[in-house]
This record gives sequence, C-alpha cells and structure tokens, in this order.
Amino acid sequence: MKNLICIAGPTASGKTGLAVALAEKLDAEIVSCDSMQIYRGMDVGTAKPTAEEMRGIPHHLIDVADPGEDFSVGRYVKLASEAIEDIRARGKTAIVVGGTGLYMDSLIKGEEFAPPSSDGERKWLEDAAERKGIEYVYEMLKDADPDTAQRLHISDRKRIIRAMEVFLITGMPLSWHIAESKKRPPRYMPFWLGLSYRDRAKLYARVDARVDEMMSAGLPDEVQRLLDSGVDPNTTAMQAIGYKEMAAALWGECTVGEAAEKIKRASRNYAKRQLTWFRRNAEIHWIYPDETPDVLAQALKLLNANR
RNA sequence: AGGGGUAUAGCUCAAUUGGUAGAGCGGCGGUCUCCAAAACCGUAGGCUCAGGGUUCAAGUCCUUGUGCCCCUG
Repeated sequence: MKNLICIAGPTASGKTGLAVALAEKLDAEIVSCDSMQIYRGMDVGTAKPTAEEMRGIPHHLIDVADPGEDFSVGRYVKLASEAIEDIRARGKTAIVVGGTGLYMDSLIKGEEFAPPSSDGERKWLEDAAERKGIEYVYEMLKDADPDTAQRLHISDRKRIIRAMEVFLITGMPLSWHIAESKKRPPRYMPFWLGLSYRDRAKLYARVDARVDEMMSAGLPDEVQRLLDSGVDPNTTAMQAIGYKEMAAALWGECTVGEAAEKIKRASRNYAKRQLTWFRRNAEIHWIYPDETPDVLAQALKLLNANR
C-alpha cells in the first residue's frame, strides 16, 4: 500500500472525518492542504478540525501563519513536503487532505515556481495598469510572452500582471517556466481519493447547514476578535469566505443574518469551483456518500484494490 | 370602503414617441503554475398576473378581474 494518500473534494463533503478515520486504521498522520486553515485564530470559519475531531492524530500545516502574513503556494509546498518527509522517515503514512486544488497539485506534481513576486516589478506593473489601463500591460505581454497572452483573457488582470512580472524578473516567459516545470517527474505518486456528493442539492444542503453551525459556534465573535486584534481587512486571510462577509456585517453594511446568507452562497459557489478543479484529475478515485454511506469502508476497499 | 401605485427570467429591476423583451445576482459549465476560500471566462432561463378591447403592430394604450404596497376614513 502506498504510504502517501491524497483526499480531495469540495468543502463540506466530509474530508476531515474520512481522513481521521483512515489515519486511525493506517497509523497515519495528516497533512492539511487548505489555504485558510494555515492561519492562526481562524478556526470556526475555516472549519478547522477541533482537537476532538482530530482524535489524537497529528495534523500538520494547520496554524502555521498569522492572518497578517502573506502566505504563498511556494511556502506551502516547502512546509508540506518537509512534513511528508518527516512522517515517512518515521515509517508512517501521510494523508494529504484538503480542498485547495492549487496547493494540492503544486505539492504533488512538484511544480517549480518562477520567483515570487518582487515588490518592485509588481508595483510598477500595478501602477502602469492603473494609469494606462491593463491593455497597456497586455500589449507588453504579447511581445514578451505571446503564448501566455493568447491564453489569458484581457479581463484577467491578475494573471496578466503576474505573467509580465515573471518575465521582468527572470527574463524568460511564464510559458517557458511552465514547460520546464512540466518536464520534471511528479514529486509524489500518491493514491488519490475524492469525496463528493452525486446529488448537487445534497452537497449544497450540507454547505448551508455547516454555515449555520459556524454561526452558532461563534463566527461573528471570531471575526470581531480578529478585527480587534488589528488584522488588516485587506489581507488574504480576511478575504476568506465567512470572514469578509462577516466583517462587512460587523461594520454595519448588512445584518448578521444577511451575511450568513452571503456566506452560504459564496461557499456553494466555492464548492462548485473545487469540483471543477478536481474533476479533471483522472487519478482520483471518487467516493460518493450518497451512494456508499460507509465512506471509510469504501476508501479501504479502493486502497486494497490498488495495493 | 374610497383614492393612488404596482404586477416583466428563480430573485431585484430595465425596456426611448406602441415596433413580438435586457441587465445584475443566482443556476449550469469551464479556466487556473505564488493574492487561489482569490481572480477570470462561457452559457441556459420569460404564454411580460388573468380576461376582453383599440391598432398593421401592445410589456407599453383602454377596460374588467385578481394579488401585493401606500394614503384617507
């Protein structure tokens, strides 16, 4: 049996429960793959597993940054791969579980990233886009990296700027970096499990129910606490679903009840985007609780079949 | 009870002097190589409340009914 398992899936599909149950069976440890659970102090809104839910299973990559920090995929990959090596060195199995597709794929496939954003270039490009319009930067990109420019929609401001930034920093187009990265063999060959519901309505109902649980578990208080502690509302962490909406409510832009509805809707949209991301991964062995309620048994069956 | 207003996509609303309906949100699908719980793209939805009338032509005008909202008693 493989000593690395990945569990992917949309939010509220039951990944945490399955991961812990599986870890108990396999004497494994868990490596979280969630771009928001890495932040300390953001617990109920990120559905971070509680000590009780963890049932004594070591969890890695949770609470490794402060909400004020700018985290990055690169940093995640570094920390997560170190955690995996450590777990394996001790002869145990690692279970990577989470819903952040970009982090998951980057970690597993071993993507080498072009240098991170440098304040100088990024700022210069942002300013240029601000003053002369994104079209100006887009035209630059057409010269520097025609392939990427052709791939990106003119409205995709964020990626246009990043692509141009990569070129300015490295002197090579982003498309070249991607091609190089793809030449490398994947960093890991895990056994992939995916958890989702066949019936979209059922998944959405779970998402809604979980937001209600978060509300009664004190999400408003948690967000208030973060704001009181001086966390900048513009940080990546505070853009998380549940946090940005609740912060707006606390400022009086809408009622807490309305915020809860917005959070539900945003979470449903997010679940759909996660499905879109993971569905294209042909290696994933999907488990649907609305078809096979005993997800642990199903997971073990799939694992054994692949032994 | 009387007066006024309103009724258009699942929701909130648009539609010039009458010329067989658009948008945002939501839904569905997709993209994704360091802000990713982000950002972005593409699509499908309407016997225009019901009946009658005027007109070559009605969401637009007239009329009756019904629902909802406001005002007055």
